[in-house]
Amino acid sequence: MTIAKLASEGGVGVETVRYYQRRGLMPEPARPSGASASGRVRRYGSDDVRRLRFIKAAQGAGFTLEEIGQLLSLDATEDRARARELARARVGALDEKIRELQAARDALSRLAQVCEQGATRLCPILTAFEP
Amino acid sequence: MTIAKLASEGGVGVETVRYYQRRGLMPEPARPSGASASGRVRRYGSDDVRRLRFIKAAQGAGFTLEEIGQLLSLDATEDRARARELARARVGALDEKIRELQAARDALSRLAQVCEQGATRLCPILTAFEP
DNA sequence: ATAGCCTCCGTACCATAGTACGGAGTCAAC
DNA sequence: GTTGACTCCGTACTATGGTACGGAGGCTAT
Repeated sequence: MTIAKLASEGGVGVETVRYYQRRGLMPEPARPSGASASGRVRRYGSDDVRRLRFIKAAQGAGFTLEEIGQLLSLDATEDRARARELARARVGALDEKIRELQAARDALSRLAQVCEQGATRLCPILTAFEP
Repeated sequence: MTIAKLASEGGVGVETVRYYQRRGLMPEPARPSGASASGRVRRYGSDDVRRLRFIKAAQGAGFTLEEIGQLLSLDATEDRARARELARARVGALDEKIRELQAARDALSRLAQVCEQGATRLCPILTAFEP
């Protein structure tokens, strides 16, 4: 497949794939130079789709592109200890973030209730997150 | 108190407070112009600390500064319906985000386990987030 | 064989959320 | 009554993660 298909399979834009290539997160396969069957534009395969999807998922998990680059390198080098370390650190950060979001969610949910028409006179946004 | 105290009470830097002032999120009280007791620099009070802390907490809840600006305006105008709407929308977004993070957390936790020394030969980072 | 897409490449530009800098004025304490 | 810290202000710069543009070349369906 060519870059447009790869991008759409990964749920991103072509320019984003190219950006990831510049960042070293996605490979830039050599352009077939001779008169080969595949023509002269770069071709991508299912491994590339997998890699691209990984990047998206890892972003969703809160990894930065920098960290994702490390993870992708680790996947190649099999430095299990380092991989574990990164994963564990992120699990800790995620636990904390999840707790924070849960607290915020509950606070907002309470706020929405309090702001219900007919409830108390006020809708105290500013104090919504106070303990 | 002056801006440095306000900033430290809010857990941010002086420049950040000034940035919020430029964005209209924090007030810029008038500088006392005459020879008043409070001198000629801006003074802040506990309401300002409250406001600053709200901004931080709302950011933690995933609101952008733009949205936080809206919330702060709403707090003044008492448009309860709009406030409810924003809060509800964010609760929905938070629920979704929390689910996503939870799934990522579990995936990473599994990965860390699999990457334990002595476990399987591989430490399949790239497939960690696959279903 | 030509129109109408797509690819490739470099470079520029964008939004978000700050952070830094430098000079002028202010303030408190010694 | 001066020193040293703090304030004010405008402007510039940073990092992150893209997004857009324009021209040259490649591909394909008619």
